[in-house]
Amino acid sequence: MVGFPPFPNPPHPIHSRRQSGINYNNAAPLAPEQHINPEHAELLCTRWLNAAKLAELAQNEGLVYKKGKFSAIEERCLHGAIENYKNEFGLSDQEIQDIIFPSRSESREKSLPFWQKITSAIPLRPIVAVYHHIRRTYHPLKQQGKWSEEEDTRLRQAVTNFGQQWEKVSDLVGRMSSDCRDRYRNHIQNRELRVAGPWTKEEEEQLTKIVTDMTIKQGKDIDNDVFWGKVSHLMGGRRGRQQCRIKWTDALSKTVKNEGLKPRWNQQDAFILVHKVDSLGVRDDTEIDWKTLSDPDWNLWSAHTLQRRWLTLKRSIKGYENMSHAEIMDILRVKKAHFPPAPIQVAKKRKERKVMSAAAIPDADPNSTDTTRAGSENTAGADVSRTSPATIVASGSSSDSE
DNA sequence: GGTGCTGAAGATGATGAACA
DNA sequence: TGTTCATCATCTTCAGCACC
Repeated sequence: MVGFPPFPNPPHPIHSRRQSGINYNNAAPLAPEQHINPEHAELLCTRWLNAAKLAELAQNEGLVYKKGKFSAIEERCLHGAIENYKNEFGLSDQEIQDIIFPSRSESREKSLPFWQKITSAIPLRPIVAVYHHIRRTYHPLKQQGKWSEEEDTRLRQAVTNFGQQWEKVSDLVGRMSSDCRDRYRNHIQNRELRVAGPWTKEEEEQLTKIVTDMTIKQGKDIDNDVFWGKVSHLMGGRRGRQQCRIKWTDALSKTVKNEGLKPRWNQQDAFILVHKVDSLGVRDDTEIDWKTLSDPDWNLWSAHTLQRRWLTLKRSIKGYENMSHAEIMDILRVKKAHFPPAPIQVAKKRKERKVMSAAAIPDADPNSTDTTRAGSENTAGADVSRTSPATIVASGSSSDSE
């Protein structure tokens, strides 16, 4: 018998993965509790709508629904809804497990009220998204960490026996079918061709050529129209799709778009990031859609980079693990109250300080005078969200020439 | 509804640059 | 010169979607 696994701890913000996003039909993102149309909410939690139908309803009837990563708050709501359902109908963990994973002979009709009930706990999510999310979250074989050599061997054997019937492979390996598939595709298949380690100049040039050929030269979007499986294939299978994607989005893309220059993250970027996050007014950083923070005028930082930077900023706060987003924001707001000097200026100041200390003049506050002035001169601190980062950086850097 | 494919995000270790 | 921080690379996990 498969025991009903305890609900995993609500994902801590730093463990959250995909970004959340709300389809507001191009309207500005608002807090999820706003704009809930009762008819739409009913529709989302009762009708099994596919992607095309959802898009059509969004287009024609203004249906608002949420996509992307489930936030920590949504996870808690779902968990609470399942607990309530269990208590309301006096069900055991095993009975809930049977509803979520019915045997093939069981009627699916029986479980429909369950899915409708728990989906109604988070009104902007379509029932099908909740269904897939819960089945992943509550899967008895979920999350077993690193793959051992023995598991890889079993996986190879299972694929030899069953091909790409991942459910059968899953039974043999003892991992979720999707995990088996990903592991096989990303690490087992073509392993002999795969190259690891730093990219050579030639590889970088080849990747750049492939991506630009696939997008710009065909009038497509360089950020959204790349098929990484195909790119990996065109690289001769030497680099996997993920290797290619990360290399491109986090490194080459910036350099290519920036005319060969490679921007470096600095304190001004940190300042902008904190104030941009602050301006979103989210309850939890798992609700942030990092793509909306990415800005072509702001050194071309990718959404992925910004998210990692945010994590680094958070980790710089002692005890951040036990703090709410609002508490973290309060601390960062104070830490980043002033617009910092441009990096070149820091270097210049340091040089000056050495000269000054030689002359026995007390050290200056790194945030004093020109820094404070920079902060008050521009409106960055007041409303970064509406101020182009380029404008902010430009105004901060302008004092360099003074 | 179940299954598989694809794109994407999060965690983490290795390495090197910047800094005190 | 030791420490800290940034960047790169890899591995694992997640969600949307199409097809059945």
